[in-house]
Amino acid sequence: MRGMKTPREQLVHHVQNLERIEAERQAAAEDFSAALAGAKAAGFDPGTLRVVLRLRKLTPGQRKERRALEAIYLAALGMLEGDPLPDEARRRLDEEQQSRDMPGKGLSEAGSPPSREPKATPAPPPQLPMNLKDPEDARQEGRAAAAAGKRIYDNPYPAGDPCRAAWDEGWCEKKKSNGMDTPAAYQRRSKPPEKNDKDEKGAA
Amino acid sequence: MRGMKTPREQLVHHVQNLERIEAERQAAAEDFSAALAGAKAAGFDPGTLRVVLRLRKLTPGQRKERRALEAIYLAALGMLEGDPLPDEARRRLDEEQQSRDMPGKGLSEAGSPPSREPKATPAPPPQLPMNLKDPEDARQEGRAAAAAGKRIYDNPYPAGDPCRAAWDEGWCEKKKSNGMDTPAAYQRRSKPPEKNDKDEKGAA
Amino acid sequence: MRGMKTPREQLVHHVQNLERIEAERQAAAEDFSAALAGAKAAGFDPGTLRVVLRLRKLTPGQRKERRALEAIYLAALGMLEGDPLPDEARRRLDEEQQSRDMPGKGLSEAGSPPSREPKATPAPPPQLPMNLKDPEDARQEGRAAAAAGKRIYDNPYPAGDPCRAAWDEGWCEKKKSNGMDTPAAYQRRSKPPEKNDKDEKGAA
Amino acid sequence: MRGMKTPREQLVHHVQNLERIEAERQAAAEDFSAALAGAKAAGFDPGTLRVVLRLRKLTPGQRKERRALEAIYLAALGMLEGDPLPDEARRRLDEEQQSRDMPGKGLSEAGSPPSREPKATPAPPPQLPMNLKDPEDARQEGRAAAAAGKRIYDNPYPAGDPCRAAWDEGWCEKKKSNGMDTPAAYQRRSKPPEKNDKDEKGAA
DNA sequence: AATGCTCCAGCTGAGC
DNA sequence: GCTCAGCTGGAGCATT
Repeated sequence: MRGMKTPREQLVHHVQNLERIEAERQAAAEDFSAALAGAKAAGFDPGTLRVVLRLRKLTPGQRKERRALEAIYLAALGMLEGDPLPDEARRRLDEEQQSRDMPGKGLSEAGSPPSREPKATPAPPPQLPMNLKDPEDARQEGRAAAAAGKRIYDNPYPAGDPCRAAWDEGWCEKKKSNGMDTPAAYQRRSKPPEKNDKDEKGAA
Repeated sequence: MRGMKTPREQLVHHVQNLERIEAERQAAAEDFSAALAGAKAAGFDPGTLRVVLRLRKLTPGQRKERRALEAIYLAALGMLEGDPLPDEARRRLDEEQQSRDMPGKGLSEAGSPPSREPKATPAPPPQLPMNLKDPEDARQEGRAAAAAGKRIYDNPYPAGDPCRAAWDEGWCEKKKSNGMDTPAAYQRRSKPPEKNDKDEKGAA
Repeated sequence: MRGMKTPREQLVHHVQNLERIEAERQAAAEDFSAALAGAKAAGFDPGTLRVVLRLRKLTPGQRKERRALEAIYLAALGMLEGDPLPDEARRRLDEEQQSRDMPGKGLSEAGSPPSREPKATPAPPPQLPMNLKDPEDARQEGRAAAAAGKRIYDNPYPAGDPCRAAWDEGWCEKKKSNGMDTPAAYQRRSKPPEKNDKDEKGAA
Repeated sequence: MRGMKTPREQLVHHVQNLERIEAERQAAAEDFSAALAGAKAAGFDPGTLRVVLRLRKLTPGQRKERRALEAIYLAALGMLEGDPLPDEARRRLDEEQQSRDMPGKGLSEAGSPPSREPKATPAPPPQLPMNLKDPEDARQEGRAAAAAGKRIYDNPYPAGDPCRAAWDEGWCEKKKSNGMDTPAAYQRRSKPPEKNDKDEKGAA
């Protein structure tokens, strides 16, 4: 009869049970380490793999939000370092501004993209397809655009151009607050959608 | 004379010393938590702030490498989700391919950017400056470009176009190995530059 | 006016603030490590010092309870290894049994300590003051005592005698449950006394 | 052929592999948590169980050393709180002293155990079998004994007597250093015996 | 001296 | 909402 077991017998049973299960757990942990070491031996970076695995546990919406927030913060600190804001970040920043502008009027003719064309880039052998413009000029243009009420979408520089990120940073630097005391674009919003089983991971 | 102290006196001294210093450490930790809570109260996301603080401890080169590796891995997994590869990632991917093509000959006329112009986006009200093309088509184009030996720089889609990321992903998907058993673009390279005091952080 | 600061300026301020405070925190952490290294250099064991520091953060009552629980569990598993139960552990074990016996009557003449005397140990040069008895016999005696309803206090062996711990283990092994389904002696009871500032540490 | 896989295919494979193994790891971790919760539901203390599990991973020798070191440190800090030193701690403390005394001569007539008998304890209802002596007196006696070159084994008080621990503390407090600058009794010595498979755990 | 390993403080995500 | 266990990153340590 089980209920008659002395506390000591119960304890021994639980301890043995725990030891067995913990051994399994440790074995599983070692399997994981081994797999990671295998990936490393194949030339992949373990740290980046960990990051990727963590990201894959999130929903695409959560992933986008995180990247957007991170980029917005980095832009505000002047640390974009050549990479333009992701689209989600632009959407957030613009959304906030729109909510400010909306009551009055729609934002008029936004950015007639200046006559800069991506231009040739006929044979950019090892370099990036960059133009000759100084990114600092682009940063100043971004500041001016923000001061003039232009939207973050009005960045005229093409992809791959360091000026694009510099313009973004300049815009973020000068953009006025929308009057709200809390900068909505800097906050998290999305909630993990109630943990249903149908997983919506990124494709593999 | 100090050397005459008994072991017990030494121990008591060390323990008292450690307790005092640990109290200071804990006070400092609480200060940090308080500062973070203050930032949170001001509307900023604590998690993102931690990420930013960690990134700021790195050199710009290290930051770029991390972002590039992460993007390359995500691209390979089809998880770019609308954001194109950072330039550093393109440089890495192309560098590797170049080292393969180099022995034979330079890669001929790269990508005459097809006649898609960014065009229009005259008043992109709340949407991104996107075109009407299906990103899946762009992904297929990227695959074809990789199969044809095109370079990652030959992505014809402009910034802010979801097709740009899709093309990148397709290219990464089909790109052949350069024959080396270790995918150089997937590995870390840079070393922290010997820990000198002159810090080269991003601007604040 | 402070409220007019743009979100970006707020962010920059918070980040700088956090970086400064985190530098202080790290400095404090390094001070602690240095102090611990100093203690180690003086011949003290860092791991044990950490344990001691943690124990000193507890109230004496909490310390006793922890040690008692740990000893009770180890006794039940036969891992006392020569050290008898602490008094607090005896009190717990006896208290539980008393609550069982109480309804009927007081426990009669407990253990007439058998005529074992510590036996002089006139000059136990490097050994412990142990007797010649086999601890296994003592363990069996403990089992018999528990079966006979003896109390844990009735252990007849003196301090420093391995038989004392063996008797305790035997007693724990055979002791019947008090009928309650939850072994009260195996559970925590005390609460940290509401965290008031007047600290009641052990003496230093 | 496997070697022909593109880096991307390798990465996908590794990531899927890692995700699968990590799922197993997490499942194992949940099993463990469930088992611990079961033990808790049965009335056992999870924290103490964790401590016990960790101790059971050590060899008996390592366990003894840890307990001895901890007790020695606590004794030096006056935190024994009623529990006397474990035998291993006495052995260490005495061993050190012996090595000091050895060159000259063996320690003469050690402790003629004074005529204190455990004193019946005929029916110690809920109290411990304590005597009427003030532990502070015993502490002072311990100090005097240490000053007089007595050994730690010479503690005259019986098990279960608070005076026993007090005498130990007093002895530790006054004991002179053996002249060596490093207190050997305060240091770790034993090495985990080379990690052979034949496990020598405590009995279960 | 460099490298791998082991351990610990701190952060993250769940559970009450 | 808070606590708390698991995990990660980094530092210290031993080893070659």
